[in-house]
Amino acid sequence: MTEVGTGYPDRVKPSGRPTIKDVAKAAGVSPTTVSHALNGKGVVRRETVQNIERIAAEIGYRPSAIARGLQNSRLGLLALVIRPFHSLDTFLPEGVDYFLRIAGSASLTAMEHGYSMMLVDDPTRPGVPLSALAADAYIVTEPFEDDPVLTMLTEQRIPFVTVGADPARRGEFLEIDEGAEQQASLMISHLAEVGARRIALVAGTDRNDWNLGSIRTLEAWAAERGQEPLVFAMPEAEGEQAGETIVEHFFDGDPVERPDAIFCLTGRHAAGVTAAAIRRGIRVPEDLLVAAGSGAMQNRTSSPTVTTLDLHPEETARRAVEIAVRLAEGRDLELPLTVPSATLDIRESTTRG
Amino acid sequence: MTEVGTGYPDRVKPSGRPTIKDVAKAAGVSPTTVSHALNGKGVVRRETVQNIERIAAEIGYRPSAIARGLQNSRLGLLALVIRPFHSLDTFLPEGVDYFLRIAGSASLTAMEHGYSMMLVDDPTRPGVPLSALAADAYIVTEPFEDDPVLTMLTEQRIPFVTVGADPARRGEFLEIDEGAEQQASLMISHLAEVGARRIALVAGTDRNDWNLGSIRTLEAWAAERGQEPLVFAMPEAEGEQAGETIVEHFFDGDPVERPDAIFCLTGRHAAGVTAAAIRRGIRVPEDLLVAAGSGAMQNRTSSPTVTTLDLHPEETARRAVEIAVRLAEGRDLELPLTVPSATLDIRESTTRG
DNA sequence: CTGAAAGCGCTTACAG
DNA sequence: CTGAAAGCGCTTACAG
Repeated sequence: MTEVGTGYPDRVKPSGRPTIKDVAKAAGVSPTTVSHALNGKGVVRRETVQNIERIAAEIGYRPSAIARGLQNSRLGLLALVIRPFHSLDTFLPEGVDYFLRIAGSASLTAMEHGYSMMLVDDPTRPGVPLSALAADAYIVTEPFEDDPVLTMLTEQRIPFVTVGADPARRGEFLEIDEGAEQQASLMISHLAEVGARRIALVAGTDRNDWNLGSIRTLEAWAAERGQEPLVFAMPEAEGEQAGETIVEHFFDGDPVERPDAIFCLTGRHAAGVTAAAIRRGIRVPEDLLVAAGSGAMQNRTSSPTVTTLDLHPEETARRAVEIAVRLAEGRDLELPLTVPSATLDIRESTTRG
Repeated sequence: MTEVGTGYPDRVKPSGRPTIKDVAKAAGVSPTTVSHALNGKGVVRRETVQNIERIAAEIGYRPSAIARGLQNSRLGLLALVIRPFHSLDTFLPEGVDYFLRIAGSASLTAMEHGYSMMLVDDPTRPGVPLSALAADAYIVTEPFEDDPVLTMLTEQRIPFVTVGADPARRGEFLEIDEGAEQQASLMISHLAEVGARRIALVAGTDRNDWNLGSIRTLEAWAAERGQEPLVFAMPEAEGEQAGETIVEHFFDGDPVERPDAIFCLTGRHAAGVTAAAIRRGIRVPEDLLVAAGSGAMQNRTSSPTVTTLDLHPEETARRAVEIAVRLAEGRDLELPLTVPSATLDIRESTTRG
């Protein structure tokens, strides 16, 4: 026994986790056999397998994900890149629901498929941890126009799926998305149905498909009616604070240009607009219809409650993860790249009489 | 050039990412030198370094986090274990804010320190991905009594810090926490100050310190006054639905036992209680004070708005990550294990006159 | 049925 | 200043 090694016959070495060698030594077999036994590969005698399993359990052996990952360069790790992370100011209690719901659902779905889920902000920033690039596949939500993250993942040949399209490269990548235009149309039709003639759109400032597509849709709608489109862009992070500015913008100008409906893409803007309008004596929904493109919690509890789109983020995240898992495993997709359609949650702010 | 290898002099091999060998070959040096040059270790001539850097950039080389992790068994990965993940029903729009705010803040703080952050549900469940155990250090929020996760991490010698104590093993592990008792006292004192004589506590059903410590505190408070404590446990996931049941429980019984204040640990329960009380003609705050231990969004927008504790989850997460990073790097803690104190957000539900 | 050897992509003494 | 060798903890042909 002059062998170099742990030198601890029946015990693991004093520091660090037990390795496959420790198990092999304790069981009096080779590492190869341990590997075979524990993974059900090759042919190993029943008794040997059972003995090895017992000993492995005894000494608390767990294979290292890292070492195993080195073989197939797969860690069993997925990454969710929430592009508008910083724009969101996520950490205020008013934080936009949508992405948090995505993150929660994605994490759980990943676990169900035997993957862990990493939350990544921007893997192209200088100084990102190497681990931020170590996932087997990526999900990128709401990519920006010509998004460098997508470019980089492509260059590195790391598989990914996008939730929402890169507005400048639609169709170039694997994307799941209902399409912002479709979603915006749903709300605009609803507003028109309940009487709106002059709909203003309040978008965010990120150059993603959600903002750009919605703006295009509103512009088209206005053009059909020979109107100048009423569009206002406001940073997402402003939250409810933005309400005052938005209302001022639309109501302090020329009276003929005043909207009779304001469609805010983010729920927090809509909440702010409703409050600001009421403070000015503008009644909602009597004088002004208000709606939001993505529900925030306060839209359900404010007075009046505010009509929103439900984008079904949990379901979308679930699909995205299923796709990412297939990409990670190099399997065929065989999946329709469909996503649940947005639905309307009609509330007081667009219900007259 | 009959050498075995990539065989692509100036190019990387057709599939897979370029490795250090590809760079070495293209630069006409050894892998060792590439490693030295790119990591600033050893002594390499300036020109050689620059040449290697240029070539590495050209072929898009990035070191593999996995291979590097194998040396020091560190991936640059932290894990956040949100224990009550399932109890929370996180994915409804009413989802408890607290943990989502923790997750967001933790992810960002991790990135700032050069780490990625993984969201893990329960790493002790059979069939969890290996990667769920591959983090360099863990943060476990609100562990249960005798929490198996803590036991397992200890056995595996994986460093971790706890947010909130394991109620059965207080002080045995590294924990940061203001202490549920202190937090509950803050709210109970406030309620007493504004006139409550008979305070009921609605706790959750998870056996964590937050629930157990709060119950103890209320019991002590009642005992001091020679009262039977009014305590009711309700699954966290019931959310606002629970309001009706809770109000029934306290108001359909013996009149002398009716509370004049209800302190719900979760914001959603408080929202439900407020609504249910009002439906019964019980006025809030005139007849009944209502407060929540952890703010949910709807408490700020409901009518009446509901008084809550602000636990400052972002700041807490930040501290937890800083500690986890030090643990991961085997550095001295040198940090006070303090955490921001809870503060009161006093709102209409406890403001009389 | 079992094990020695090579290799995954790096890093780190160590020798030249 | 540079590189050959060993090793991190596994798996996977392959030989016995």
